Amino acid sequence: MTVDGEPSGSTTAPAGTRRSTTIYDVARAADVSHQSVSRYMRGMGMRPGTKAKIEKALETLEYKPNLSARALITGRSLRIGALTHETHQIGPSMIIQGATAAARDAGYLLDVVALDMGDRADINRALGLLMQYDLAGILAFASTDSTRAVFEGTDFGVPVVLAAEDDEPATIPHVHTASRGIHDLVDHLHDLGHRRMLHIAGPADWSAARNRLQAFDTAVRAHGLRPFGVVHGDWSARSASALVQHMDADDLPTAILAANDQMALGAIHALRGLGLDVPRDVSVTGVDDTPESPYFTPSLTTVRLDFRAQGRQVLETLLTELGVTTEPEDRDSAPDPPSVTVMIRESTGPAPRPRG
Amino acid sequence: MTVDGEPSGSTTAPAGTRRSTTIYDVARAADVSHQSVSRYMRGMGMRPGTKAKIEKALETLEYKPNLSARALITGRSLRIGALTHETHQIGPSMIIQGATAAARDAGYLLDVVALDMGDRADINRALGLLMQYDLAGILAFASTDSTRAVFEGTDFGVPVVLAAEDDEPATIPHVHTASRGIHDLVDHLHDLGHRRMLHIAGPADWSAARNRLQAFDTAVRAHGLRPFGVVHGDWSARSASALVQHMDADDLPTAILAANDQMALGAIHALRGLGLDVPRDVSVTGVDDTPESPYFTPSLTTVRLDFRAQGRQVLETLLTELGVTTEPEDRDSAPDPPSVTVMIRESTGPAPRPRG
DNA sequence: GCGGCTATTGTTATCGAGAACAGTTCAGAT
DNA sequence: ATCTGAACTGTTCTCGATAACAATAGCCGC
Repeated sequence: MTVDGEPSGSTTAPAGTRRSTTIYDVARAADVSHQSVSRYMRGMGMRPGTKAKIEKALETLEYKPNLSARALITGRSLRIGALTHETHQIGPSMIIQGATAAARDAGYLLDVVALDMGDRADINRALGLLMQYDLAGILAFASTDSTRAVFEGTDFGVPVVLAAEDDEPATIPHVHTASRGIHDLVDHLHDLGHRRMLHIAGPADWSAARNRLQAFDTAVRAHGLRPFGVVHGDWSARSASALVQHMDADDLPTAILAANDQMALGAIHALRGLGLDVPRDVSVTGVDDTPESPYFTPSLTTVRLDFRAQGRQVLETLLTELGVTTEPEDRDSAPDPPSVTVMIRESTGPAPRPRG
Repeated sequence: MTVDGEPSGSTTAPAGTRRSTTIYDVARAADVSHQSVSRYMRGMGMRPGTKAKIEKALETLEYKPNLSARALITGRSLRIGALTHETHQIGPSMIIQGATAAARDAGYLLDVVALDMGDRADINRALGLLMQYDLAGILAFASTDSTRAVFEGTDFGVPVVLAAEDDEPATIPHVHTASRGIHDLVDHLHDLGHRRMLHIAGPADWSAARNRLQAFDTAVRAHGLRPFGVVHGDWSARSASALVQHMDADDLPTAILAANDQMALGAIHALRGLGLDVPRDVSVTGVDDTPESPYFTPSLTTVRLDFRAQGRQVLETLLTELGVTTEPEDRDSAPDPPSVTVMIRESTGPAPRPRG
């Protein structure tokens, strides 16, 4: 690690001058009023002569606007707060990346604040800090009902976009995507002859978990079947492994659809512990397609979701809310729904012939 | 997803009042000067009578300080910018969590800005945005030499702590930790009879990769051996898998030490593709201990690092740099080095007897 | 009960930008 | 050449906090 101390002043400015150059400095150098400089910065029309003077002065002084001052007077800012959690999961992480990129494109800075969603006090402390700054808006990735309640119960004073999957599947594209993926997986397994399908769902208070469960249920029934069963994990490999370990050995499913790749991994691990082979005895699928999934043993059949596009879309929703027009281009109707691709790998195979 | 529009005013304030309450509002309500309110907020001494008046007024008005205004006049702020990348990796993600918590404890807000380190233009754009805000300091998690150069070459005007592992192992604790872990792994493998050890290193321009490689080399030579070989991956399972696939089948190592768990996973996958069993034919180890590693097939022997503690330490370094005293407590000497634990699982076993 | 101090409190200036309004300039019409 | 109005430019005020300084109030001893 390296620690850089306070850098010395630039070569042009006298050493020790800490405060950066302001529009007044520029105005003096250009021999115009500070207001003209301000107007120039905002791209307002002006006579070529003054424009040239200002530009010349700007070149010398390397002026950087002070956004605190601007925010103070305008009451608006170009910062967007993003509240999220579980950042080491591929989904949240990629969604944030997409949102960050989209924000940058629109000239906004996305502040990511990672919260410990289990700790209500922590959430409130972070929100308290955050709200004191001028934020243009807030993006809350509230995946669970309880955190969602926190956001809905708080008056932030600025537009808030709560990015959680809704239970009503009507609202937004990316709900459909995960659901569509689950449908495709069920179809795939059905084609392979599977009729006894178990779903390892996420925690019941996660809307994403409910949606995936719902999709599973619908898809299975669409084939005239009934779900073999549903159990709830906590998204972790550990939880799924424990659940599978305690299954009734005399009454096993032929296929397990886990709600994410980690739980699929845990399921495979536990099945192996039970002396069962994947996919010969039981097929297993996940959702997310983490970069590691192709290298699992066996490699995992799963659904690839376009998280980045989701993040972008959520951010654009907020921008619309803020009255920022993002798309001067064609895009006449609704944005493309993010893509879903079923990745068929080694963890799924033909259903074993019924015993007996 | 749900979109909340601009919330209506609270019940106490007249609807439509957008601007929040200021110290002037409080001062008027308490019948004191705004300066007294400011003093109260800063915890300065005052007569009990005025103090009581102010507290009473504060209760009614739910005043929140405007930190932009404060930053404008003081030139200081309570924001720390954290520049990072690869946030979906367990390491960076946990380090950020630790830093966030430490910052919160000290009353600071940590703004996490995720950068695409491959895209120089993106970095500069993000830095440009960030620097316009009043930041108390910047934490740059610059893992590669080139990004490090970017940070070192930029005058941020505020203290910057570059948190990258140094090549000189003298500077900082957490360098030692990963290295110590590698040493322990090598010892473990040596005890099992392994003499032909291959290291799958990270990219050569990552200081972390160089350190781990260096540790591997030292540890192997400490046993009077020579490294069987070193190859460089890019931290991904894919890269390690490709490297292992192209090994000379007639001249294989008995153990592979990958510089992280993902690459270990890729190595295992490729070995299996070559018809080799792990750990019977080849032992494999990783570094990081991701939550999934115990559920790999076979479960992975690896090193658990305390990333959270690392993040906390780096942030405290910055706080010290800022002149903030964080530890009123005992802690007389240097902080405890973050812990390292070797997690021995199924992927390592006795070295196979030499063929022939 | 009155100087002399110190501890509190109040008043005005300040940070760096934009808003509001007033004062110029300049082109085209008369 | 003069008027008119739009386009530009400059002055002053404002945002919400702290800094610097001035003005009190209370406390002490004589």
